[in-house]
Amino acid sequence: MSLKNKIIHESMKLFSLKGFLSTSIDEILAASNSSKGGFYNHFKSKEELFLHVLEEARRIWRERNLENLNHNKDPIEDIKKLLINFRDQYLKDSENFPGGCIFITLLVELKNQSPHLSKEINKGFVGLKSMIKRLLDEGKALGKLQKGANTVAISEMLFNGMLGATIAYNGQKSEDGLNQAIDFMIDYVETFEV
Amino acid sequence: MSLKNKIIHESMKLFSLKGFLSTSIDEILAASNSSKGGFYNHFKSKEELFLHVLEEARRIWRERNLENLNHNKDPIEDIKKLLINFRDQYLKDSENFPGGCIFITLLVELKNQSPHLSKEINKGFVGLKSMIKRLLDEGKALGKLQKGANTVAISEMLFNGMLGATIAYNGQKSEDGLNQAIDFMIDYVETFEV
DNA sequence: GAGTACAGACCGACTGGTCCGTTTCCTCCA
DNA sequence: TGGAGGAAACGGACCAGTCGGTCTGTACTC
Repeated sequence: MSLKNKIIHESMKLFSLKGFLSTSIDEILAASNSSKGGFYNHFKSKEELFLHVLEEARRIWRERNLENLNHNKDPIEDIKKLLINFRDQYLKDSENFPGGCIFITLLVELKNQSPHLSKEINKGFVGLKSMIKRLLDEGKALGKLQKGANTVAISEMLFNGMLGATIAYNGQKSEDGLNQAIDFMIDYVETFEV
Repeated sequence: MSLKNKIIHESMKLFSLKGFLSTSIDEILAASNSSKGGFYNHFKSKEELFLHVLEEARRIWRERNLENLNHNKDPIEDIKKLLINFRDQYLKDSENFPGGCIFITLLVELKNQSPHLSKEINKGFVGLKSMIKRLLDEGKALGKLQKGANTVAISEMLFNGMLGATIAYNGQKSEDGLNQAIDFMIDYVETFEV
C-alpha cells in the first residue's frame, strides 16, 4: 500500500477513535511510520487529509451497507438488509473504525467548530435518510406496505434509531444491546407490512 | 454570581459548543473575565472543573425534563411529557447549551479518550433509559398499555430515538425536523395504548 | 494581620506547518 | 545496457503559537 493510502487509513482509525481535532499529525505519522516530509508531500494540510479520509470512509460505508441490496425487487427487504448490514458489517468493523462510527464522531466534534466540514459530513446523513424514505415509498407503491403507512414518520424513526443505537452502543460496546436495538427496529418495520 | 459558578456556567456553554478537550482554559477564563489565579483557586485541575460542569448540567437537565411529571397517576402521559420537555425545554435551551446536548457531545468526544470520564457521563444515559422502561412498565401494570406491549423494545426505540433526534437536529438546527421527530415518537407510543 | 481571592508572568510539552537535505526511482540518451 | 540527470518521496530539525498547570505578587476581607 502506498504511503498516501497508509496515512489515510491510519488517520481513519485515529479519527474514529479520537476525532479530527484531537488527533495530532505526529500521532498519524507514528501510526504510519512516516514523517512530516512524507505527509506534506501528499497533503497540503491536515484539512485536505480530512477530505480524503471522509471520501474513503464513505466508500467503505457503501461497500459495507449497500453490498447485497437488490433494489426494485423488494425494497422493504432491502431496508431490513440495510439495518442488518449497518449493524453487522459496518458498526462491528473494528478494523477500519475501531472507535465506532466515524461520521457521528466527526459530526459531533465539528458541528460548532468547523461548519464547512460538518456540512460536508452531514450530506451523508441526508442521503441515508432520503434513501430509507425512498425505499419505503417504493415498497408502499408495490403494495408491500399498508396503504395508511406514513413513510415520513417511519423513515424518521428508523434513521434516528440508527443514529441513537450507534451512540448508545459504541461507547459501552455491548453487542447484545446493539443486536437487540436493530432487531426491534426490524420488528417495527414489520408492523407496517401487509 | 460567584466566580466559581460563573466559570462553571461559561464552561458548560463552551463544552456544549466545542467539547471538553477542545475548550482551552484560556477560553474559559476569557468568557468568565477571570485569570489562571482565579481559576486554580477554585479548581485543582481542568478535570475537576469537568465534574462540576457535569453535575450542574445534570441538575439543569432534571429541572428542564422532569419538572411537570406527576408520577404514578399516568405514567404514559409522563413519557409523552418527557418527550415534549426534552424537545422544548431542554434541546432548545440555547442559554445553557448553545451547542446542543452537552452529554452527547462529551460522550462522543471522550468515549475512547478518557474512559473514566465517559463512564461517568454514561450513567446518566443508563438512568434515562431505565426511567423510560419503568414508566412503561407502570403504565402497563395500570392497564394503560396493551397486554402484549414489549416494554423493553419500546423503551429501546424511544431512548435511541431521543439520542438520534438530538444528533440529527442539533447540527442542522432545523426545529421543524426536531418537532416532527418527537411528534412521531409520541404517535409511536400511542399505538400501544389501549 | 492572617488567610482567601485573584492577576498575570512563566514553564515544559505539544500543536500544525515550513524548510532543507538526502534518498529513491523513472526517463532519456549514448 | 548502463549511467547521467531530474523530479518525486521522504527524514527530521525547526518555527511560532498554544496547551494545562505552577508560582509569585497583590488586594481585599474577616
